[in-house]
Amino acid sequence: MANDILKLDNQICFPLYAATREMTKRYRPLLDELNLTYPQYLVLLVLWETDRISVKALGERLFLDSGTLTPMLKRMEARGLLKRTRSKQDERVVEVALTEQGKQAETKATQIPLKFLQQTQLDEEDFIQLKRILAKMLDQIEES
Amino acid sequence: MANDILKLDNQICFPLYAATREMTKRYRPLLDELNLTYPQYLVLLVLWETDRISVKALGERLFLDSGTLTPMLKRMEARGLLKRTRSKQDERVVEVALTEQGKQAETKATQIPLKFLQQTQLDEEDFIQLKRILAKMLDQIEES
DNA sequence: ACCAATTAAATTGCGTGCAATTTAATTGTA
DNA sequence: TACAATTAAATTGCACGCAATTTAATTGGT
Repeated sequence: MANDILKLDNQICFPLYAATREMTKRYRPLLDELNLTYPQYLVLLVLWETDRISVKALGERLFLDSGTLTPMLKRMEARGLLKRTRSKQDERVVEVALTEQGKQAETKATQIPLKFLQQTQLDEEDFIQLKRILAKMLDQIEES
Repeated sequence: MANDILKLDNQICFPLYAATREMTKRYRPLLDELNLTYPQYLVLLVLWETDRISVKALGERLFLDSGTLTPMLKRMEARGLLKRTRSKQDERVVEVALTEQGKQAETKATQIPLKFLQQTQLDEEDFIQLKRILAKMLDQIEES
């Protein structure tokens, strides 16, 4: 090839893309026990921190829009994990809140990050660097 | 919350997941000019390096299986970018090769990584670190 | 108070990803 | 040489992601 700039191994986005999918693949067996997909697990992570949150705020937190969230939240509601309610103050807003079942899932979920980290042999230093760089990237994106 | 281990900001996989999607979002306007999706662009990157490759080998390179690749390659074939041919030596194998149009797209594509890097203000050091850590992660995954 | 502009979700449509299964070809072994 | 085991793609089915549009509610300016 004329110039190496188009070589797969010289791209930054490809390893990011590939690593993300391989990571979520490692989560899958852990999440299967809770009958959750990875994005659904992320929704629960947010709700365990902040129960009762609007779809919009949830979307801002996870960088997802209503086109993704609405059907996903409906599936989670059908499973009895959460409740979707129109806000009384502003009828445009839908608020999401955990059910008892959704709250109880947190206990089980505590095992997941631990088990996950056990099989990820990144040393402490790389782990910290990776988080720092990704956080920087996401900051820049939020600003722009 | 009882323990911080479930906090979204303490997860490593979430920023990876979010950053990947934000990065591909930045590619989109660039790829729109070539009428390509990001995964399709990845397929072309491989083919520009190695024209004529089996679906299996392509999948190993991109960490994708036939369930994803077959319909995607068919769409790309319909667009006239590549040709899918059953191997004569082994009829199970389908080989993918660029058409003239697919080859010519490389010239246009050269602009893409440059334009992309211009809007990604990661400093050199972070960029190198990120690539190194992601490569390490992917190596570990391939081994296991 | 009117009404255009804005905003939040929902909807539509399409392209991935991927597990699981199926189909067809090849290989290894008795 | 049969034929079970393996292998490569294709197929099926479901859950995202996201652009674009629509619907319904609210806000802001006159």
